Amino acid sequence: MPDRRARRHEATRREILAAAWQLARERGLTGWSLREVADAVGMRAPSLYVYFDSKDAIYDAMFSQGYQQLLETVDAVPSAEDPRTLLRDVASAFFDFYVSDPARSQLLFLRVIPGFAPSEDSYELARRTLERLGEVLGSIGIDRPEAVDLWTAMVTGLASQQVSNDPGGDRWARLIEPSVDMFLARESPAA
Amino acid sequence: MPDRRARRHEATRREILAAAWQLARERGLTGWSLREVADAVGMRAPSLYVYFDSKDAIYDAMFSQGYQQLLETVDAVPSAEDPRTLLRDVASAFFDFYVSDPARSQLLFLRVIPGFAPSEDSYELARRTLERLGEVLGSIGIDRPEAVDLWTAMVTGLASQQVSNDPGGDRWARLIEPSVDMFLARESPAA
DNA sequence: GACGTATACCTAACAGTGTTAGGCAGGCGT
DNA sequence: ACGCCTGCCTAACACTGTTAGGTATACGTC
Repeated sequence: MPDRRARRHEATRREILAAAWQLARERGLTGWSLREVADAVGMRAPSLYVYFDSKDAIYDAMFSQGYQQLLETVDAVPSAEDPRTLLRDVASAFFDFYVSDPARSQLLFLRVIPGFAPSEDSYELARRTLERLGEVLGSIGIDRPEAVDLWTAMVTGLASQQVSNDPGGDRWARLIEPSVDMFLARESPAA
Repeated sequence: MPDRRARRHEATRREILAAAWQLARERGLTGWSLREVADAVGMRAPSLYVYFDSKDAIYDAMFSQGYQQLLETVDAVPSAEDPRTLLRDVASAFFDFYVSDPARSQLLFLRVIPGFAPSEDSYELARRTLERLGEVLGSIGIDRPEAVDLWTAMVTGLASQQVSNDPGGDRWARLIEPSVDMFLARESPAA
C-alpha cells in the first residue's frame, strides 16, 4: 500500500508541471518565473523547492514529459504496409507534434536554455524515443543511418520553418507530401 | 567633416556589440548580462544606455549585423552555370554560416528570446537577404516558391540537427551533397 | 583661446529573478 | 496519544534589467 503522502506529493508535482507548461505555451519557454508558477498553484515560490530542486529540475521534468508525449505520438501512428502511406503519416504526426507546441519543441529539440542540460534519465528517454522512430522507418526498409538522419533533418526543418516564418499557416505543412515523395524517390526507388 | 563625437559614439557602439557577440558565443544567446558586457568594455552597466535603449535594442543591432553577414556570405558564393555545383556551394555556405555560430543562428532563425521581435528596419534587412537567396536559386531555374521553401527547410534542418545532435562533428554535414542530389532529382530532373 | 553645452560616464536605487535559511503547524505512521 | 516528517510560510541573499540624478570633460562655437 503506497504512502498516501507520496501520492499527494506526486499529484502536486504534476500540478506544478501543468502550470509551467501552460505558462511556457503562453509566454515562451523561458518567459515565466517561479513566482508565477507558484501563484498558479496557490503557493509562494520557495515552496516549489519541496517538489523540485531548481528551475532547471522543472525543465528537466518537462523535457521528460515532452519525450514521453512524443513516444506516444509515434506509437499512435497506424502501421501500414505501403512505405509512402506510413512515411506520410509519421511525418505528419511529427510535424503536428512540433508545430502544436513550439515551446515544447524548443525544449526538446533545440538547446535554448543557457546552462540547462537534461539529466541522464531524461536523455536516455529521449534516446529511446528517437530509436523508436528509427524502428518505425526501418519497418518499411528505411534502415540506413544516413537515411534516417536525412529524414529527421527534413521533417524538423519543415516544422521549424513553419513555426518561425508562418505561424498558424500551412506554407510548409503543404510541403510534407512533396518532401516524402522526394525522399522516397531517393531512398526507395523501387516502390 | 562628420562630427568627431558621432564617430567615436559609433565606434563604441560597435565595441559593445563585439563584446555581446563574444559573450553570446561563449555562454549562449541569452546567457550573459549587461554587467558582463559593461565589464568587457570597461564601463558600468547603466552607461550602456548611452548607446542602446535596452538589452533588446542590443539584440536588435545583433540581429541586423547577423543578417548583414548572411547577405555577404550569400554574395560571396561564386556564380556557376551548373545547377548542382551552385546548389551545393550555396547549401554549404549556408550550412557553415549556421553551424559556425549557433547563438547567431538562434537569434536570426528561431524565436528564442521572450518578448523580443526585430525592429521594422532589421526585419526589412532580413526580408531582403532571404529574397536575395531566392534570386540565387532562381538563377539556376529554381523559382517556384514551393521549391525555395523546400530547399530552405532542408538546409536549415540539416544545419540545426548538426548543431543540436552532433556539435563539432560532421554527421549531417556529410548529408549536404546527397540532399542536393535528392532535391535536384525532383526540382530539375533534366539536369 | 575662453566659454557654454551636450555627451559620456558615474553611483544609488528599484522591482523583479532564482535560491537558501529557518520556523511553524498539522497530518501521518507508529 | 505521541512524535516526527512533510508542506508550507516569511525573510533575505545575490543577481538581473532599468531609471534617476549628478559630475567632469571634450567638443563646437564665438
